[in-house]
Amino acid sequence: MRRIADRIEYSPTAIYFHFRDKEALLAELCDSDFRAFAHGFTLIAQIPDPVERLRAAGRAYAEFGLTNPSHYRLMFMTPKATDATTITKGNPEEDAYAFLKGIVAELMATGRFREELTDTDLAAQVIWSGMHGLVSLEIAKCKDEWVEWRPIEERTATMIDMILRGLLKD
Amino acid sequence: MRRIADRIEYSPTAIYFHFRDKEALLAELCDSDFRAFAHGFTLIAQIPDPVERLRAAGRAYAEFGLTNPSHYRLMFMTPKATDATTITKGNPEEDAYAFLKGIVAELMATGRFREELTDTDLAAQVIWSGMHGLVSLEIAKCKDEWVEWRPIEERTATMIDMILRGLLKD
DNA sequence: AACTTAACTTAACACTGTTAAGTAACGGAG
DNA sequence: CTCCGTTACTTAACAGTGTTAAGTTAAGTT
Repeated sequence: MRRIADRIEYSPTAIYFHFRDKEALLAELCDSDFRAFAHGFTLIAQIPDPVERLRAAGRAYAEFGLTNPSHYRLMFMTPKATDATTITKGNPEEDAYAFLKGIVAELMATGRFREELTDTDLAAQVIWSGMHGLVSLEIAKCKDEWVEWRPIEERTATMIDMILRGLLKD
Repeated sequence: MRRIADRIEYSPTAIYFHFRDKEALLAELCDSDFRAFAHGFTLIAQIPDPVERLRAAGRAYAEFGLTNPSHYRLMFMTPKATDATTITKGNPEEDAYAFLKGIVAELMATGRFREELTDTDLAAQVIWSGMHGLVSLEIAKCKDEWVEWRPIEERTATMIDMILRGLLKD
């Protein structure tokens, strides 16, 4: 907070006139990050084939997280209240989860998913988890020499392939 | 540190006689957690079928993370130096990653993986990422009402199925 | 008996987020 | 034109971090 105050050339206390506390400030930051993030999917939304759209979304997700690690951390790697958000839930242009769910629903409606998979939320959550694991592990443990990490691009490609082959019909 | 000092009934400074700083203390905690975690796989190691062994390992991984969220956080969700570890790298009884890699290698040797997958590290890392995504998202965002979360058991089962169908031959 | 080392303690420092109290500037209402 | 309340701040301080400098006490060792 003090460093923010320095940067904006106000006293630390001035911030508390605009935000209840640090968490509220971060939550609003998260909010705008999330909106910008979802907005980045508009181009991808125009890809006609839903499978290719899912592939592109996965790549975009990974790229966002890896180029904005501290934003990603704030958004997905720390518990933070999202109840005060201004994002209209369910709108794919603002809500990235809704965007993913939309693709999943389209794939499910056209019978591309395996028979046993009928729950769009469940499928979307597992897909998200896969991509999130990739990104968050890279952010938290890329410096760790314990594991001989393969290039993140290679891991991303393998993850996306695994997700598609694992969930869709052959 | 002060709270630890209270609990052990010493002054906060006393801790600094035994650990360089807070990070070093946490790192040692991580170390013993990691060893205990890997040790828990010994029972699973006796499952003869490598596919069933991988399934069981995945379930055990998720269970560990979900029953010890703060340990899991410390171990896998925050960057922390592991160079001062006392775990012998590569020993499956101490090193959980080596255990996973062992299963992958066995599956690969018996030609169970898809043709294009020949890198044990790459495969192990993607499998780990999938399970880690599941656990870490649950830990960080389970309270988040934005998403209508499906039960974690259901997500775990679907993730493990996805991993196996996504990486192995039919 | 003197010296060294290990295992502490107290007191303080620098750094967090946060708040209580005070102060200018502005914009109507009487 | 003055009074008054709101808005947007400031300074000073508080309580909480991790951490360290300096001093103390007990146990060996020579």
